[in-house]
Amino acid sequence: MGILKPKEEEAASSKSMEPFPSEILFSQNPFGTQNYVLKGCHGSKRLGISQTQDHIMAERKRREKLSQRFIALSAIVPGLKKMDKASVLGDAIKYLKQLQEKVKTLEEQTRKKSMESVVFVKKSHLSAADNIDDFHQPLPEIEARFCDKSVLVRIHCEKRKGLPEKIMSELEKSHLTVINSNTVTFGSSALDITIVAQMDIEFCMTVKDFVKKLRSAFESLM
Amino acid sequence: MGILKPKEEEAASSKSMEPFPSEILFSQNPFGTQNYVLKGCHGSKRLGISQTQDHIMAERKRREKLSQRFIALSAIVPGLKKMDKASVLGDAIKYLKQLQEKVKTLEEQTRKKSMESVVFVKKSHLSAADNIDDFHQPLPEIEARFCDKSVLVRIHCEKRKGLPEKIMSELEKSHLTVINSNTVTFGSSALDITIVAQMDIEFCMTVKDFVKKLRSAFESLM
DNA sequence: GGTAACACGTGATAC
DNA sequence: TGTATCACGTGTTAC
Repeated sequence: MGILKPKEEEAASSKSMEPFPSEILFSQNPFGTQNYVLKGCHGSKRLGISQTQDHIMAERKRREKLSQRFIALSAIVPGLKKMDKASVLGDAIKYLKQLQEKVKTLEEQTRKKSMESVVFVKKSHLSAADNIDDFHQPLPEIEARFCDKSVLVRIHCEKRKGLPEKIMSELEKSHLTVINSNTVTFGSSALDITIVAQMDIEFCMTVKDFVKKLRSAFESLM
Repeated sequence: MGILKPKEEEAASSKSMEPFPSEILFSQNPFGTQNYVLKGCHGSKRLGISQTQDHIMAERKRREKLSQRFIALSAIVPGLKKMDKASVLGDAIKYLKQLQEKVKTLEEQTRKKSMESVVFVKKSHLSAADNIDDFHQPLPEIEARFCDKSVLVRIHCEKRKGLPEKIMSELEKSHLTVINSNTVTFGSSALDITIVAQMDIEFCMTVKDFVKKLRSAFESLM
């Protein structure tokens, strides 16, 4: 094992009550006493016999507890080569830092991934999705597709005053000329907009940037 | 601090070379000797003075290293209330297990999330996707959402003769009454249709089934 | 043989 | 007051 090495047990029959390695008995035993006297005259306050025993036992218990923790720790730290306490602690520390870093990375990654998913769902509402929760995701959903210089924009969002104008001005800012637009209310508070536009010849942008632009415009409006 | 409590320093001026608490000097010092003799006659092999000093120093170094590790460990384990060694170890163990579990969960989650993303991309045409291949996914895209008895249908498909009639008849078969419909051509061969309809009062179906029905109707047409 | 790690008993200290 | 924790020196074992 290496860590738990309960010494030699001194061939002691009963571990519970024969607490001391033989030499210590001199102190405990009120007969030898030279050693006792020496220490006594040193100025220290000595304890009674039973109290000393209690103290020893308590210390043993404490040590045992610590040893158990060390064993438990070494059990869950993978790749331990050396099993001595210092190495266990050191490797545990390294492993812990490593895990923390990993969690951090994974959480960030997951966060981004779920962001992307939301964007996906926002961008394209999945009617045939198995998950019914998809219907309760935050609006607006903005979707755009390019075909040469034509642009098809679909927006599904909350009904709100001044929104069509905002969208149109945003399209103008993006150098788009509206060919056809259709706005339909759906339910009590939903708005569904379909727009076909033409992109100015000299102007060029990616679909992604365009959607981003529209989205930020929406955010500033909310 | 709690952990690092380098005792009382014994008012020792130079820590480096005055290694022993006073009473130990008896053993080291070859004059008192009763204590010495007692221990000597016990059968132990005694060490030389310098070796004993080395031993003591080595042990000190070891203890110091352990203490440092303990401090380092307690520094990276969050939410430590008690700072004694056993608690530090125990909490570190709990924290470590907790972290391992978290990593496991997160890794699984990340794996699933990326799967979902792929499904999303396959199911729904992503206009703003970075991947240009998304534009070549099989049409049609059919999307529907319900709000009480209202239905919003969006279809993006290939331009094809007799398609609007087919859709309308399909809606009728699904007991839907068209309130508003907007059909727009996009590019040279794409068709974008937006329909708002009302579901007959006595009739009820899920969005999923509805989309399935529409989709199968499209397939029979192709 | 020397380096290193360990458990032990012990006095001191903090609450 | 007791209870608990600590650092220390020490003997012992393993490589």
